[in-house]
Amino acid sequence: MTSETRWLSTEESAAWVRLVALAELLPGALDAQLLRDAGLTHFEYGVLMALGAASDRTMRMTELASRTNATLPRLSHVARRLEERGLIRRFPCPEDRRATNATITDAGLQLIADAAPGHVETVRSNVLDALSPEQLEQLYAIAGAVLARLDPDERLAATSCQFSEGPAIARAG
Amino acid sequence: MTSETRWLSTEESAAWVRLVALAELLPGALDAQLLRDAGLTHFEYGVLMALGAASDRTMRMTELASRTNATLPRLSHVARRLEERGLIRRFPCPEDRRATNATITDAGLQLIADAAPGHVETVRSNVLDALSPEQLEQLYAIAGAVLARLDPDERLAATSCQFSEGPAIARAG
DNA sequence: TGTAATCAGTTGTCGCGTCAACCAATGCGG
DNA sequence: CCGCATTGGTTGACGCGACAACTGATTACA
Repeated sequence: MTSETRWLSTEESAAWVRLVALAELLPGALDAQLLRDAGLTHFEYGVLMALGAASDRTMRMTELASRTNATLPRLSHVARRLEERGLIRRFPCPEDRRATNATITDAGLQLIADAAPGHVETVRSNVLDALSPEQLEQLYAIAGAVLARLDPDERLAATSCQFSEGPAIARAG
Repeated sequence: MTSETRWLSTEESAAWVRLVALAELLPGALDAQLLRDAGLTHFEYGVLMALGAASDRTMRMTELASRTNATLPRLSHVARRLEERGLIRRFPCPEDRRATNATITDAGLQLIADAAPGHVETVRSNVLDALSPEQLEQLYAIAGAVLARLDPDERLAATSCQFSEGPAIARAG
């Protein structure tokens, strides 16, 4: 029954502590920069980016929630705020009248186009610039391995396009 | 002025997306298990562990906040709740009457002693077991490099002892 | 010694995310 | 075609963390 807990070795503990610290500090750092420079949460930014990358700038709420790794209530609240700010619009889906479609507005596109450079710079200066090319590859593998445990359904594996290499989003204007 | 943003390469973007996903999912997974099995947040667990590892089971609030990487207001709120639950006690520090000392109670010790095995198991099954020894070492280096950027003051570098290899906490009873 | 600046900690307010409850539409078995 | 489960989404209440304002003690400095 009580299968003698295997406590962490010194190496395991050291790596774990650092990972936890990283996981705790990173979101705050991302939010801080985006809030300061664009008035957006990192999550809101991700939502807008996902919509901006969608084929017709439109996505169903459920799909969007899945892509951004959010619960539906959370997305619903965020969507309401974004809509109030004129960054997205919501309207009932014609095909399935239960569903709601969300579309990013021109103002929304403009906002993320303006915000993207600063955000990328933050990502570089806080994370990527600290890593060698080998480490980048290792990070990819390690995070992948952990995510396979943490998120077996790979809901967010779909979360590509986050803000890839180019301004995939048309430079509004 | 507008120094042409260097967008992320495909490799960079892929690694980054995974890291962000990891940072977003990990805290929730830790909280979920601990809340379910011990009624504790991962942060509360960390606070209790830090106190349990302190020389006389006692620590000043500021020191504790630093060790757990929390703001003082946050710790104050959490300490109030923990005290209400009888897991810690607070009393003014004799030497510096501005300061407050927090001590973990026997009930608190008992709780983390009971909770630790399940938590370690979660850490193993969700993270450590997914990694090879080489990857563990790589993770240590990578997280260290990023933390140096993210947390230059290394406030949480002190956060050792998180729940290292043994029941450093005396098996209450 | 007296006054200003700083430190340690608490408290209140606000915003966000979770959870549970709810409504509406769809699909499915009879 | 009718009931019933399921899906899609919204809403409201609650809890936690951030921030700002505040109290009280200590130090610095004149």
